[in-house]
Amino acid sequence: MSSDPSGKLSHHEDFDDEAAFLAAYKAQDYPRPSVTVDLVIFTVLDGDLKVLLIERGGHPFKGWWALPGGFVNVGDGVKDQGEDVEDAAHRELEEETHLPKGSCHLEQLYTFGKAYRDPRTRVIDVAYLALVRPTLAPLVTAGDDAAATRWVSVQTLWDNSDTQRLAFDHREILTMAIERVRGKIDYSPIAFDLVPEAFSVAELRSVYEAVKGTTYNARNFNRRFKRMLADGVIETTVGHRPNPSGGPRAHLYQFKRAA
Amino acid sequence: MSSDPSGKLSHHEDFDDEAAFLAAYKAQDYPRPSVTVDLVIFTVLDGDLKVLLIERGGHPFKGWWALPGGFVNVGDGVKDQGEDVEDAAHRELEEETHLPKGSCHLEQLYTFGKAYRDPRTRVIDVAYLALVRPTLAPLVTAGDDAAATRWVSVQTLWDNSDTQRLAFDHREILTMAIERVRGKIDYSPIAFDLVPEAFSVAELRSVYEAVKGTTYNARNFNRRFKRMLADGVIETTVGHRPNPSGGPRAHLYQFKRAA
DNA sequence: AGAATAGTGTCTATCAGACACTATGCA
DNA sequence: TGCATAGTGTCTGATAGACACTATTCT
Repeated sequence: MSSDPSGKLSHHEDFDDEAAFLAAYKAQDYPRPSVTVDLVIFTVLDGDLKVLLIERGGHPFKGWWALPGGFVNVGDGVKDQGEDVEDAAHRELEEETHLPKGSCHLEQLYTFGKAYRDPRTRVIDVAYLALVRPTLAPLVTAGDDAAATRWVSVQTLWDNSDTQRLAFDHREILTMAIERVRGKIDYSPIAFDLVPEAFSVAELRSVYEAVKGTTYNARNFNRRFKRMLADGVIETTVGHRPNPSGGPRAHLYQFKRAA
Repeated sequence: MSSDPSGKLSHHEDFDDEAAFLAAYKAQDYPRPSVTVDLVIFTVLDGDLKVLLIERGGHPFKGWWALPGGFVNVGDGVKDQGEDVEDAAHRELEEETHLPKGSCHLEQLYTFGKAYRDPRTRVIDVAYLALVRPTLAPLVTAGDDAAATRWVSVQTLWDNSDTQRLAFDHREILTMAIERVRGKIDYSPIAFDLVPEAFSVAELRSVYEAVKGTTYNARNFNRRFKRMLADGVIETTVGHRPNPSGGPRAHLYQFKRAA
């Protein structure tokens, strides 16, 4: 438990017995599964929810689209237990996007553990959900494994039934990621991770509309926005957003991390 | 992908290549982690949220309280990939409670994958959340591994700082389970899995109060209840609940599964 | 000037919080 | 009869939906 700051072991009465036990402990002879992390990386570009997909270069599912991901490093499992699963997700996120560390929201989504979900061997996959600001999205470059990387519109993916061309159970993972972000946008500040650092009311509304797939009444959205402003969730910032089609320029705001 | 009903493989162009690849595939030589499932099993008894804990009989954390759980059977990993992680959770739930199959709500909670969370070897734990009706809770008997099993009040667990006596990272898991059920009770019908099949308005309210740790205005709760009745979420059923302190007997209702 | 967008006034329906109230059935 | 509980009437404030409206700035 060296990674546990609470130091529970030191509270244990018969620590000596336990130490002796640990020394004698032999890793189970049970077969073990491989464990991977997969990433559902979303952004919103042009009012459209997009997901980062790679084209698989090798078997199985060669040439199919897939979510980026990789194996969790578990060290030798005894003296070196390797990296936290969450750290593996962070690592893969950086490797796939080459974006600066900590610039994206990342959270665990769900663990997909069906037998035979990978035809090669037993693989249990911990899926993560990442959100990339539209200002960062164009900077994303292909991962180190040189596979083709592409921002794909979720809408057109479904319209063209291209989800049938997603490798493994990645269609199911993507579906759950969409549900997660749709549900969570209503009661948590994840929308602020899908707009530029400084954003206008309309830009924030556009994110809500892209994610939920519905239109929002502009009047009511402005009211909710004002309330967040009054509650200190967001604050005004300098500058204006130029209006491409003529008209007043929109004020800019930013999310207030420390409420 | 034999467990995948969509038959994706048959859509694959170069299936023969893939079959050949699969035949030649050799399981990775990377070390692999053990994968376990742990269960946070809740019930509400006497207006109190309770969790099922076992007392550990062996090292490590011998004599400490812990969440019930066990290893996921992954077969030999190639020809036999073993059981789904979710099936493992169902199996453990039955083994620990001896309750009839399908009598409890069960959902995945979160995957705990920190290195060194188990001092013996690298263990990645998929935690599940289960809800047991108060009518079934007294029927729960100790698991096959003969460890002492007990319904422990979450409130008194925290009041007495007994959470420090929870093995591994089970305090963290329990905390997340409480947050999950507290958050989810507002927008999903999980409360109906914590009352008898036939329940009164006050009984349902008592579950909300036990889970959220606050009191609910009876008038407003009745109104929400009436709305659910009108929406067909619940329906009236026969019988009344006798009033222990004299007074009118409460009507009984039941959750309408097929809306 | 015309057009598209930013942002506001305001009416209405819905729902939560709060308080008072009636009805019931056992001691 | 007393009393704790089941269940209702109703006022008030907060919020969402809808529609009309003014203000701004580029072409």
